[in-house]
Parts: sequence; structure tokens; C-alpha cells
Amino acid sequence: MNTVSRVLNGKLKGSYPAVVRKAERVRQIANKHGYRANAAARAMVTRRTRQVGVLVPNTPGNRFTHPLAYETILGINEGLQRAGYVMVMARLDDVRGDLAKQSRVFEEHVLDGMIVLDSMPREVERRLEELIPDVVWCDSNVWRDHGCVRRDELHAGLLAGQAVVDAGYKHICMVTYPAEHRDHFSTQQRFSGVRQAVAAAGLKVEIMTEPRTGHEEERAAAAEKLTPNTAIITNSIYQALALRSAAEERGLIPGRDFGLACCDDMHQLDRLWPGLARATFARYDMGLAAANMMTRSLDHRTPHEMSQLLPCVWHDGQTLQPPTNPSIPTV
Amino acid sequence: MNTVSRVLNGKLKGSYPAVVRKAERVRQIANKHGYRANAAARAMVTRRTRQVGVLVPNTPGNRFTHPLAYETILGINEGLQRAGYVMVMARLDDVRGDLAKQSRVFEEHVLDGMIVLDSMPREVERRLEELIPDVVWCDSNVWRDHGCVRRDELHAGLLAGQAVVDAGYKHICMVTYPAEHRDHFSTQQRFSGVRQAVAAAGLKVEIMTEPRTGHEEERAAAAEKLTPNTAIITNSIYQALALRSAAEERGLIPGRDFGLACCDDMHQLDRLWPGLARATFARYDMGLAAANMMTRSLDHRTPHEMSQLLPCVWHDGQTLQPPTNPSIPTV
DNA sequence: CTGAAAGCGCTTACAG
DNA sequence: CTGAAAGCGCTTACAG
Repeated sequence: MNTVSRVLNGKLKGSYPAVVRKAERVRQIANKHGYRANAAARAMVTRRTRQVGVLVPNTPGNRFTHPLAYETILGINEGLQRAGYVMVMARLDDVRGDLAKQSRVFEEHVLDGMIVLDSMPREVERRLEELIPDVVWCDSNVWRDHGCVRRDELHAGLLAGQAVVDAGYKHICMVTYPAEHRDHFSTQQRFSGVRQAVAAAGLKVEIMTEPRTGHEEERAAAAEKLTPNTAIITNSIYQALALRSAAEERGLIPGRDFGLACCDDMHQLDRLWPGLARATFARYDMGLAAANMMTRSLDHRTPHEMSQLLPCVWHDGQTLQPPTNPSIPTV
Repeated sequence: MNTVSRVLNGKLKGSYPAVVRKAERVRQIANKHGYRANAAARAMVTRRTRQVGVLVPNTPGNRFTHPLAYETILGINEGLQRAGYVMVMARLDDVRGDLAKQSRVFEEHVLDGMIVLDSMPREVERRLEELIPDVVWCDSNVWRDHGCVRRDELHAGLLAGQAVVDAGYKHICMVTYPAEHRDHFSTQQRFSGVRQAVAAAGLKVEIMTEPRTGHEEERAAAAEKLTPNTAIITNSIYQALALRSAAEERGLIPGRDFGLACCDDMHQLDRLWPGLARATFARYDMGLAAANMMTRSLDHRTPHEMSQLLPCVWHDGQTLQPPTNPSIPTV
């Protein structure tokens, strides 16, 4: 039993021929009988499940929040798998409210650690650190010296602001979220970046809110701002898409009739909207980074390493390069 | 030990005051000491992990395939959680190739069952049924009397075809996938539906492939087809978005300069592109249905129930309602 | 290096 | 209903 366990876990030292031969035979027999270890038995004695959770943002009223998170999740999944961990998914509903009572993820000891995506209410933050031995904050409002992974959102804002200025636009608007959704750290940071870059050119940034579907006045008001001298900077690609739709309904095309730039990115945009000028961002790699931070800490039983700030690069696009319209002054 | 276990698992029968009082006390003490069950110990003796996997489509070359799957995954997650199961995520890499050797999801006994998303290579299908005691096929090429959940894709095609015909278009194109991606069952079924509806109006369907980014000839060729008499029907919303971008680069707007309809849907479209005419589809509910099918079978230790075919409804949109262009004949 | 033994924290017959 | 006991399948000191 001892020997078998040691062989299968690769903990057999020594290289005497007899030893090597025996190890070989153990593996052969295990293979022949299709032996697969029992994770539960191992977990019981080692007191480690080798399972890591991912806490996904979703609000009670809104069951499908932030679809872009999936890209990060897949990155986390690859990172965890490579290190021999299993990924368990948990939604916000699992931690708070009555549902938490039914959720085995928190009610029982199932996880060695948890990677939290997006910003969470403070109550959740506290509850989590109570229940889970090891937490990594990814793309979250929580930012400390260790154990956090985040995109450099200020840089994203700076890039967008600079691009719009460089393209020669004089009237610059930034689309922000309705008040109830403004709690993610990126909102402020991007805005600061944009304002900083625009101010350096002696210009100002006007704030506008995303026009809602079905609210014709809002859509009309937004469309009125769209002139060849104006560039709109959006926080998310979703806002960019929504704005494009509102404009299109009035026969306006971004890049031709007004400028459009975006502080965010998504994986398939090269195919879906190659022309959108934007700050690129590889969410998949952010997921990988978070997973690696978690597994290194678990494997070596050490505290987390330094937090990581992930860079972004500007992607030029024709939504900021009005091709033939002479009314747009160039620098 | 016996009594405590029974109380906490709600298996204590009898309602004598003494019994009820004792049960109360056990729960109190457990609560006070923050007792949380050990999932591993339970799993070892019951031989059930109460964990269900979701196998997510991703191809080795392409680490981020089919982002819309996330909507289904969240539905599955809610369904599993409500029934007291934990959701584990596994990518295709986990089952095949060398990576499988590292993947604990299959190497050890971790799952009671697996929900497979999307179509999988046949080798994977076989391997899965070998390794996992209980499999549900969701949105997959595998279709049997029991244990499958799928959208009625023929119906989606019929709806799209009918809508285009009703709008009065005489020249109808359908965008299909490049040959290497045509293996999902929906591709054929949607096409059959479209053709059937269009043929009933005495018209024909022309096939075209999605113009690729960076291939200017392809984009130009696609754009040439875009005339007020022509309606394009796309398989996926991604194709619709890509086509819209290619058109926009040439100053063309769907609904004004050509017709556009889509056989698929995505959750946020109401916000992102309200005007797109499409066959609606609630992926989240498909996930819920798959999860329920799985947990009912696991809980009652019975075979799967009958497979489910999920309906869709047509969503009218202005991409099929050319507002003022007189060159489009009306019915 | 290796074998025999203890023990991880539960559930489940079993006898009372 | 309840208590004492066995046992799920592993890993880990321990003695040889």
C-alpha cells in the first residue's frame, strides 16, 4: 500500500534497478486495471481538495451579468488545470442571501481557494475571507500589495484620450454608466486617464450616459451629439455597440459621421468589428495570471506574490479615422 | 455520531417533543461552532461526490471558442446549485490529448455526471461514456430519445426564411460557415428550415461564406451582394455583426440598404442591437433544463427522462424593414 | 526502501 | 429512536 501510493504519486526515491523495475510493474498493473485514484479519500487525509473556485459576478435581479468574464474564466481554467487543480464555479448567489444555505460550495469544505472576479459588495468580501482559506482578487475593486490581478485601467484611459486627441477631434464625450453600475474601479480610472490626456491638449471631456433601448428621447439626444467634430469614448464595447446601433438607426456611421473609441476590448472583436479603435486587453491572460498566482501559493504554502498590473496596447481603427470628411480638422 | 449525522442531514423521523428538542440542540451547537461538513469524507462513504462537470467546447488551436456558451453555463450552474450540486468546469483539452493525463477531472473520480456542451469529436464521445457514469448532451450533435437537450433549429430556420419572404425580399442569401466549422447540427437544420420556407414562396436560397477580416477581396465581394432587393440570413449573430462591419466600411446600413436576418440570438442583444431581426433563443433556460435533467437522474438514480426540444420565437427588427426605400417591392 | 498500522470525518447497517 | 462499531480509499509516520 505504502509502496504503491508512493510510486503512483512519483515520490519514490532511489534508482537501483530493482526499485525501478518494481515501480514499472506497479504502474503497469494500475494501468491494466484502469485504476483511477479516489479524490475524496485523498482529500480527506491530506486536508486539501485541490479544487479552486471562481466566484462569478451576477446580481440577484440579473442572472446574466458581464458575459466577457467568460474569457477570463477560460484562462483561469487552463491555468488551474495545468497545475493539477479542478475549477469549481460559484455565482454571487452562492455567497449571500438565502441561497447560500443551499450552496454546497460554501456550506461544506470543498475549496482550497477562491478567485474572485469583478467587484463584490463589501459584505461578500468579508464573508469570503471568513470561509475560504485563500483568495485571489481578479479584476476586482479590492487592491492590495499581494494577491491581486488587475488591468492598468488608467493606462487604457490615457491611450483612448490620446488617440482621440491625435485624430484631431475637438469635441470629446465620454459615455459612462448609470449611477447604479458605476462601482467598478475601472470606471473612475478610465475616466481619469481620458481626462488627463485630453486636458494636456487643452480640451475638455463632456460626460454622457448610454442611451437606453426603447427610450427614444435618450437615443435622439445621443444621436444629436454625433457630429463630424465629435469623438465619443465609451467605457465598454457594449456601450460602443449600443451607440453604433442608435447611430445607425439615424443613418450615421462611426468614423464617417462621428468619431468613436473604446477603453475596453473583447476577444472576437477582430472578426466582429475590426474597425473599432480601442485599448486592447487579453482577458484570457489575466485569467492565467490569476490562476498561477493561486496555484503557486497553494503548492508552496506561501503567501501570495506581488499583485500584478496588466498592460494594454492601443489598436487603431477607422472609427477614429474619418476617411474623406473635410469638416474634421487634422492636427 | 449517528444521531448528529441524522439530524444534520434531516433524516430524523418522529416528532416526540424529546426528539425535536434534541435535534434543535444539535443544530444549535453545530451552528455555534461554525460546523461545516467535510465533503470529502461524505463522498468517500456515499461514493457520490455531488459534483457535476460541464464540458466546454474549445479546440486546441483556439482557446476561446463559442463565447455564447457562457450563458448556458450560468443556467446550468443555477440549476445544479439549486439541487445541491457543485459545478466543475472542464475544457475539451481535459479529455483528449496529452493534457488529459494531467487533468484531475478525468484522471480521478471527481464527478457524478457530466453535461456536454456543443458538438464533440466522436472519440471524445466514446471516451466520456467510458469515464463518466452519467452524461447529458446539451446543444450537441448527439441526439437520442433520452438525456439530450437541444434547440429546435429547424424551426429557427423556418422562422428566418418566412420573415424574409414576408418582408418582400426576392433575392435571398444565407451565410454559412467555412467547411471546417460546419459540423454542428444547427448548420444543416437551419439551412433546411430557411430553404423550406423560401421554396414555399417560389424562391431560391443562395449560399455565401462569411467574408474574413483582412481579406479585402472577400469583403468587397460580399459587399457587392448587398442591394436593396437582397436579404442576408446569417447562422450566428457573430456573422451578422461581421457582415454589418463589412457593410459599414462601405457606407451601407442593414435595413436601409439591404435586408438582414439571423437564426440565432444572444442575451444582451436587446441592448446591443435591438434592430436585428432574429430567431430568439434563451440559452440560459437551455442550461437550466440540462441541469435539471441531470440532477433528477442522479437524485432518483433513474435513467434520463425524454430528450427536450426547445422552441424559439421570431423577433421583428428594422434590419428587415426597409423604411423608405421604394426600390424594395412589398408583398 | 518497504510492510503493517493508524487515522482522516463521515454514513450506515447492526444490535439494543 | 440511539450508541457503538465498521468501513469508505487513501497517505503518512513508524518500525524494521
